[in-house]
Amino acid sequence: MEMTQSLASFDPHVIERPLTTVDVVIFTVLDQRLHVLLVLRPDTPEEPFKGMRALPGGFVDMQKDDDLESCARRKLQQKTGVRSPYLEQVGSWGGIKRDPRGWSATHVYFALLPATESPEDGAPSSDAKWFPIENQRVSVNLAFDHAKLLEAAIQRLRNKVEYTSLPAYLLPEEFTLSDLQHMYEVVLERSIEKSAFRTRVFAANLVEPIDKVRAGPNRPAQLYRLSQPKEIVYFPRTFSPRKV
Amino acid sequence: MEMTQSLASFDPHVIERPLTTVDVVIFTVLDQRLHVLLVLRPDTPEEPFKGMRALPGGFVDMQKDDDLESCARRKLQQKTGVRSPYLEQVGSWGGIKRDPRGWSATHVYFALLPATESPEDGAPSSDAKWFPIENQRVSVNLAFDHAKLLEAAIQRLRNKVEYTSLPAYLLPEEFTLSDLQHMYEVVLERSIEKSAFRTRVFAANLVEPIDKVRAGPNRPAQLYRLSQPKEIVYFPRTFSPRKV
DNA sequence: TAAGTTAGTTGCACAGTATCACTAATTAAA
DNA sequence: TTTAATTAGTGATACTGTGCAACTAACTTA
Repeated sequence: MEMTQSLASFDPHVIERPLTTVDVVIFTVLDQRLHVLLVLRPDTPEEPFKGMRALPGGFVDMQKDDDLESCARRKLQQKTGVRSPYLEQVGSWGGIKRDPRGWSATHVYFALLPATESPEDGAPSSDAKWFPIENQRVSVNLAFDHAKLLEAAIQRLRNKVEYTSLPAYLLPEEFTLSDLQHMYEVVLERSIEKSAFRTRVFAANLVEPIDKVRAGPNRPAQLYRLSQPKEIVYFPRTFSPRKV
Repeated sequence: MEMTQSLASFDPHVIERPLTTVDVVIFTVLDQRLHVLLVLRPDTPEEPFKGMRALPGGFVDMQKDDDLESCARRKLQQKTGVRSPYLEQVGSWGGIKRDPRGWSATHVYFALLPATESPEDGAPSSDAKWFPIENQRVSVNLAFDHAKLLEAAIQRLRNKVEYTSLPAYLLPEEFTLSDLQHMYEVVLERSIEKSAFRTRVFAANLVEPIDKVRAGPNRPAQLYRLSQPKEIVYFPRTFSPRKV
């Protein structure tokens, strides 16, 4: 059926619509390294990029999903079993070229999971696996334009970590200041001055001490929790002068 | 035609797809105030929100538009005639509730126009008009969820102006430092220290002097242009300590 | 020539981080 | 039971960039 542009714009029922998906970049820190969860594309003739790795995601379900964010949360729980991690939209990418099945648009979110809640092998979804990130990349080839999406998510995460408390969401409820500092160092891939770090964290009232310490083979460390567990804290400056 | 979810996810040709639009928040500074370009919704029975004001935008055209950004640029040129202003994605919003015609998703961009390129009345699109922004809002009621989208765009702009050179895109090619400072003050809705401003701008190597001054009824001002016209510059700090 | 106005500079205070040297508390080894 | 090793935590000073305020500079108009 042929139609003119002006007609199309007045009848939304016959207007052409792009394929619409949501993809979630799920981060966690394992073995001192940032990792991302990737699933295996189904190995059926109907599906493009068979057998390759991809970001968890898929078509918006207009029955199940009230909005884009709940669609992202649904996909996140399918793959990890985790209900309410930190979740933030990165942006959207759409065009004629990114999916061989036609014009498509995807809405990309990123999530931060504490390592303790990261699914092990045999967890909720067994086609999902953690891949370490090195140099803004992952070592396998990704389906669609997911390499680009992943890179954008990493970029956003890194940028924001410079001046916010985001890495706290990579930790369990109780943690030491060294734990927290370590999350920053892993995400930023550089070391941070201990003294300046502590001053900054206390000045921002990011954490409060709890009545516990963590013992070990050396001096025990004070345990802390977030002062406002649901809110991101913004620092007045980035960690070191931002490289332009 | 009824179909199961699992079938649907394997046949993209029969999968249900949301209505997909792109909306553009076009900013300029007129009369010492930040303004947004708003269009009139068509006054036909088929269209929702008849006669109300809305952000310029509309359905993605899968024939004309290679990707989302070129769709945004097309709509921008339709309404303003301007070809290549600063353009940045704000994010995407989608859900069952935002359009009476059904599940829809919109991709929101914002653009910055120099006042000199702002269309006057009788310009390219005469249904478009500039509205001043006060308190993160505009004085008229907007169609759809456009008030929310506009607020998000303003928020993004304000935030980013604190630590980038974005306001430079609101000026013509040649400008004085007072002009530039004034753009910051208008967008941030607060005054900025002249001396600190100049130091910061020079330290970031944002501008370079040209061989001209602007005369007037008082001391002539040195004219400048951007050192790297196509790149945003990031400052090491926000202007005043960020209010948390 | 003086007043008014905007452009541009200088010097000091202050905030927040970098740097580095120090002290503290525990375990394991000597 | 002392000592070394290790990680936790503190303190003192320097440096960077902005806030603030007072100053000088260049032009027009009365």
